Amino acid sequence: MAKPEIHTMEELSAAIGVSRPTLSRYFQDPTKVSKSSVERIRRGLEQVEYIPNFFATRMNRKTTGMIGVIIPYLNDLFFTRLLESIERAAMRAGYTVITQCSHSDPEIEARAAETFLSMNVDGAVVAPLGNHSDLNVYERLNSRLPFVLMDSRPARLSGVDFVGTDHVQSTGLITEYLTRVGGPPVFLAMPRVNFNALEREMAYTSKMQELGLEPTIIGMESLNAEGHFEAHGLAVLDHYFSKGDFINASILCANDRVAIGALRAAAQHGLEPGTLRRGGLRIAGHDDYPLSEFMIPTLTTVAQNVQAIGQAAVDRLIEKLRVEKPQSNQTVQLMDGVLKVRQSA
Amino acid sequence: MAKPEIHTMEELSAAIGVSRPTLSRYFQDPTKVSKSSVERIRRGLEQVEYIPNFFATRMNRKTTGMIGVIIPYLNDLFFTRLLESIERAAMRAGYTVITQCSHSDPEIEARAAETFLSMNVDGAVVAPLGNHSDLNVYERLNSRLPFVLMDSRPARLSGVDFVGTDHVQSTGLITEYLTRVGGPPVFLAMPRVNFNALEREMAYTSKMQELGLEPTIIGMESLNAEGHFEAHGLAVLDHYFSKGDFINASILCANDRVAIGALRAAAQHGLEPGTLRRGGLRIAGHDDYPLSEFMIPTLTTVAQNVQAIGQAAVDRLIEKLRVEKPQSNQTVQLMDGVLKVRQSA
DNA sequence: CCCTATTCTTAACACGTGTAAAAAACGTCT
DNA sequence: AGACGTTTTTTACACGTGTTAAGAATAGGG
Repeated sequence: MAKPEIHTMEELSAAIGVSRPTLSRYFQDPTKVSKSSVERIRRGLEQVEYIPNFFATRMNRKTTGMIGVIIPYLNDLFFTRLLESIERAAMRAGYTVITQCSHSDPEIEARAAETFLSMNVDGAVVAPLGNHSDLNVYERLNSRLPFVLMDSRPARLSGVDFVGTDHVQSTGLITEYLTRVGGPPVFLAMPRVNFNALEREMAYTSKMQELGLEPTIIGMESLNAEGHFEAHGLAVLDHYFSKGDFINASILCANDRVAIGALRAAAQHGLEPGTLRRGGLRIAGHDDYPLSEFMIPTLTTVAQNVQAIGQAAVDRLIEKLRVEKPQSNQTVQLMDGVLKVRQSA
Repeated sequence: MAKPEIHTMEELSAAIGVSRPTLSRYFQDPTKVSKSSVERIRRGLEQVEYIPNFFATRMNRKTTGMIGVIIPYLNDLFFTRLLESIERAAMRAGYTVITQCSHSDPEIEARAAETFLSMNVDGAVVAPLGNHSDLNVYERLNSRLPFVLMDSRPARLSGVDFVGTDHVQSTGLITEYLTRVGGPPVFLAMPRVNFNALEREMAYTSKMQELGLEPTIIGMESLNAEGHFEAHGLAVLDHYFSKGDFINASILCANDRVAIGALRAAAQHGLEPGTLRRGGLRIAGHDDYPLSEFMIPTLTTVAQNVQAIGQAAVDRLIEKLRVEKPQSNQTVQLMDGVLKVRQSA
């Protein structure tokens, strides 16, 4: 049990009788060392307690094998799913992921970016914060590292790679579905915490106009930026339902979390949203939040292909990693949303 | 815009005419340097682009200012809330948090622990994986670092600090409430992904016995360890409701996510759980999952004080950090749960 | 103006590992 | 036995910053 603790490769070298450079090569890639040495080292390591120093190993390598990921907040299963798919993809590719959460604070986001630069990460993937973000941060990262933005794309930022959902397609898809199967939807906006909020609004509007219908957007009045989407959806619709407004409407919510609040508002007013009674209240969302299929009624929505987005972001990053000087013409990958018809609309 | 990029302190020293050791001290603590020098350095830094190398700075310090956190999975808002409170507490105390997610895999958990040791983190906080975890990992960390376990406590592990909820109290509280207000509850178990699953089961059983009632535990048959709690609750109760079993029961679910699945099962069978009709179906959970208050009906539950647990874990860690050789008599902090009476029970 | 206390610079070594070049050891083949 | 190719050891320097000890510069006080 009480293996002797060895703190440096030099000591280890002395302890098991293999030269330090050979040990160094062994830890980086055992196949670069002859079988007899590998065996000798392996046996030696069983006798002692030794862990290579992380900092010392990374300091001199041209590549650190780490990629940095920033997500805006943790208390949202969409981002945790995204993060998970990124971690898995990165792990498969042999990279270590360093995650930082900006907690909705541009200052923390900027600090996280500096940390990545200071750690010499090989590349960075960022899900932007939103309007509050300092675009300089992204430009800075992009100019110094292989860099990919995901999920949400700043309008006035150019030359940066992006992977996300095609909101024109996804929002258009469900807008069209709602219109076709029941009445044309009104759009329950979400707090403008990121650029997708606006993109979906605009996608809704243009699809409605394309269909020759009048777009109606509600929920702009109570935009608490705290990310309490459910409370937002509940508050807005409770307000309208109290006045008898929209009780027979098709309501397209900017995302599923808002829709969950909307379902709650309906319940509080004795309304039963669903596609069963034609002409009645219907509620739909966007994202296919993991809990949506368990809601009552189950929530009709458009699924984002989170898995593919994460994988594509990592793939693109690694692609940029491999080339020396990235001529990098900008790449924008937009994934299609998939309609999930359930009970609520 | 195009500030000259400076890569070492030496270069910086030459560029702004301040000696390297002074710069070193400046970056560690500006107050250790005279005002005039601070001003000179500050002005200099505005002219050039320089970021201290993270690895080089950490390598020689006795303290790295980092604490490692391991959580079992990401796709659960309970753990993300816990993680968030830890990050905030650590940030307030001036520490950098390195987060690793074990993705329900003991091997990844063990690797994460090695990474922490190799990075010389000042301390580590871990939410254990469960029965599959290798206890040696925790003992190893505990013997080499200031170390605190949280949320869930391995039964056969001794001498390790712990912060979590007192499940005897919390589960007892809601068991008693359910018994008092309606019928005595049956317990819908959750997959044994961690030690809390068992603790809650046992707490339920002993409280029932204390009340002179017969404990009934269901849901042991379909324990998929994948952490799909909602699907588990739904599958188990769908099965029973189909046979007409438990349709008028009080059902205490091992956690809120299971309860969300239970609510869904009730809905599918036309059942309306709630406290309104005495003697009818009632469903309750545990944890106060962020979405519970938006469920239909709103979910009665016991809230864990996530905020306090995270803060206490960090506080205890820092306490251990400060003393040289921790005599450390073991500390176990158990927080009380708080009853949240809502509509479902 | 000088004296003393503070702060800085200089010079040097340290941290633990990566890496390269040259010399040595080893194995295999003729 | 000799020659050759592979692998290892030896030796040395590198990475960027922490840290220390000595001496030099500076500031404040008389």
